[in-house]
Amino acid sequence: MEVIARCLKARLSGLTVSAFRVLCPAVLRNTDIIRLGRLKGGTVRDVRRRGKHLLMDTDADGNLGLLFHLKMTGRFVFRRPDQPWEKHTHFGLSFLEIGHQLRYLDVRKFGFIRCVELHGRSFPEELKELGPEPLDIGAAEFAGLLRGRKAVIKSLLLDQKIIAGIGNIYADELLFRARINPLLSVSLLSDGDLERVRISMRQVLREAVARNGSSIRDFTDAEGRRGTFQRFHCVYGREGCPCIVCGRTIERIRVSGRSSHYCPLCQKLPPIISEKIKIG
DNA sequence: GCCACTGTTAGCAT
DNA sequence: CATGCTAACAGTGG
Repeated sequence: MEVIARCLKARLSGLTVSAFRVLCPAVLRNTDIIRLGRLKGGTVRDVRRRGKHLLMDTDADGNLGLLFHLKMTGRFVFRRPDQPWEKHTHFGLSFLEIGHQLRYLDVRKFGFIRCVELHGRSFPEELKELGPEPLDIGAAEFAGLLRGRKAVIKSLLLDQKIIAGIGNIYADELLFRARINPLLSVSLLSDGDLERVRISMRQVLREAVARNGSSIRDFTDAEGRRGTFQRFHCVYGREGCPCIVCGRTIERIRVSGRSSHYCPLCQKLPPIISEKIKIG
């Protein structure tokens, strides 16, 4: 998401919205065509990310913004107006200064687009529930966010109300780097463990962004470029392959409904928990 | 064809 | 409140 936000910011900043087209009204939430129409003539001031949301700031009609969530399969592409509308294209935006349109595609239609009233640089009210950005959290704050909780570490890392922006791939990768089993209850983690998780989180996210993200399947940024971080995944998608550290076979289990990859040797559970899982 | 799986999370049950 | 499960959708691969 960070990569997409940067890409859109670079491409769109300063451009004037000239037209839009809605092919699938269902992806617009709480947003009618009238409200969208107010965007026309506005200038794109910024494109920002908060958690997994993208916000396009404009100066249209009292600072309207477009808020996006791509969920699993949302994508942006730039296409010339004469190019055919590819399958699953739900929305298009044209600009005065460039020939290309920004188009939004989403196979599964889980994602959404919403036109929001902005007040200064604040994010819209509906993002208030999001936890802090992972790269902004210090050691004490991180410990404070997790202290007193009983859930397993991976489900808390994925909980956007606790920390905003960590998805399934990066949760698996950062836990491998921290050598923490995804099933381990946070209540059993030492301060040292937690700090290793926090540092690993920073390292994995920074490196992923530096490599333009993880393009699994056909995912690309808005320029159509693929990220390369997937080449460096240690566990995600490597079920049955040897651990790059110890050679043990990477396993895949289900943790809070999500596929989870880990090395049973590098990310050992305390024996007492292993027993419980075997029995239960 | 059927089943399991998918870069997410809202909404509901416990 | 905190936590866990499922559905929303469409496609892919075994």
